[in-house]
Amino acid sequence: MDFISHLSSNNIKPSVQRIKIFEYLYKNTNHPTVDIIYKDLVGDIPTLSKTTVYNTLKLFIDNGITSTFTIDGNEARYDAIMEEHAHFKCNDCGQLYDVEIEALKLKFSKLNDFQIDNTNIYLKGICNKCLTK
Amino acid sequence: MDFISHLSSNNIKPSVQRIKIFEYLYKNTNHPTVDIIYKDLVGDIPTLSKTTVYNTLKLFIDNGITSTFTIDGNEARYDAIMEEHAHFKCNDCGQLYDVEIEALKLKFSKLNDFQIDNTNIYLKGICNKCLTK
DNA sequence: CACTAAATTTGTAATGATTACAATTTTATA
DNA sequence: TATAAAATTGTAATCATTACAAATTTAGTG
Repeated sequence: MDFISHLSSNNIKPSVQRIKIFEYLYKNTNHPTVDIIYKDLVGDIPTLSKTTVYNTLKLFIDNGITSTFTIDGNEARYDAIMEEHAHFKCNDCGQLYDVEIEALKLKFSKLNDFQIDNTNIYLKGICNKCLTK
Repeated sequence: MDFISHLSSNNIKPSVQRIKIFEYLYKNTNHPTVDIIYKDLVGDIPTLSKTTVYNTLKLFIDNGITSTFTIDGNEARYDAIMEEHAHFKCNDCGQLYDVEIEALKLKFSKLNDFQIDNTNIYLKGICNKCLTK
């Protein structure tokens, strides 16, 4: 994955901050929060500001290379994997898992004449690790 | 629907505030926020405090007679309809719609050994009213 | 290479939802 | 009625996010 040309081809001028933040998000698929991203990158980019992380993520979202979601009303989480997938949160250990959706074409009644642009699914329960411990 | 006995049978002592708040939530299926609930009820209960609305909704959730969800990281929304359903938000007019899930048993890969307690689905797009105007 | 304008980054202050907490009021019980 | 427990309330604190203006960097031009 060439991050610079990925940004460029999505109309984002590749500054150091933008490259590092996108690279971080792409490699850390555990859906980090702004705070986690900031704390992990400020060692690399000592002048980094949290506002820049916010601005940059908003730019990524507006240009379609990042998505964001919220679980249980907590801080926003970010995701550079744009393929449709669901999220599972373990109520015991708190871990987030990515989940492929098999029944990709869900059917919703009364929505025949609605235009669905975005499907967002998250599940909660107990993960296999916590079940067997 | 007898709200008092519904509360009682779910181990919630039916105070005036609790009855009114639950009744409001049950009758207003548009998933109001704390602020909306508070502003609509403070005329009825002049001493009502917003903290009480928060406390009461938390109590309802802990006792399983209300659910809460968040869309786009905004304020929490509340729902007294506990049957499983999805939510649709129109990106144009902002209206929230309840949606029945036809394919109720979704299949998720890699989750055979996970225990799913809760399924949360919301869709975004354009509603039929906005499409035809 | 300097100069200027535009874009980007940054820090601080403001906002807004939610929670903590202690005081007050109400309810239940003896 | 007196007392304890529960519920409600108001205020202050917290925390994520946004607004905004200053500072820095980048790009383009002579």
